[in-house]
Amino acid sequence: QLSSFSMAVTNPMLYYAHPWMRPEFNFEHKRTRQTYTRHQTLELEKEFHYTKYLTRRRRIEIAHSLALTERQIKIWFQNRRMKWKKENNFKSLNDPNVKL
Amino acid sequence: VMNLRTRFLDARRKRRNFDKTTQKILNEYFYSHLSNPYPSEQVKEELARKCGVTISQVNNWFGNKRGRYKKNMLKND
DNA sequence: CTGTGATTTATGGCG
DNA sequence: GGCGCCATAAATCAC
Repeated sequence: QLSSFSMAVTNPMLYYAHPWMRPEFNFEHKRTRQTYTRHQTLELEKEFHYTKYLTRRRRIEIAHSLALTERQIKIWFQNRRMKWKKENNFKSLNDPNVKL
Repeated sequence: VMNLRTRFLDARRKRRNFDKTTQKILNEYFYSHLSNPYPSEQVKEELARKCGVTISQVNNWFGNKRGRYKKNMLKND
């Protein structure tokens, strides 16, 4: 018997009142997220401290040394830049009324 | 696991639950816009102001709410 | 243990 | 035409 999840993927409109409630991926290959090791994160942070933007060549080197794909490295730096921006933007007076 | 590195920088450590008023305001918006619970940037600012929280916190709240609401639907239909 | 706010991986759209 | 930004999803973390 099919679970409600996979049924929903087969017939989204039948099981979901609104489009946003529909799962992004189907049941068999549901999205998973790899958590990076402490070493990987540490090395990436070290590199980020050195440069916010990676050259193609450097990206390949890091990918190999950390056993991650080029895509993962690229995305990690993008996410890290967003985080950096968030940290440093909110430092500079954007909040009208935020307690502590 | 790997919590030694971020032990002093992680805002998760000093997390506090939102008060009742904040919960009420956010939930009211969410459930009255169930067909599309994605507030515009302007509405987010408004909600943040009314709740006395940051824009990021509003974003976090809606992200968590949508995900958990969806997950709950899946669990019991 | 559960709940919840915050953070970490990962996707897709658009410029 | 891949690359960065952005909003967001989903998993995970920390309390």
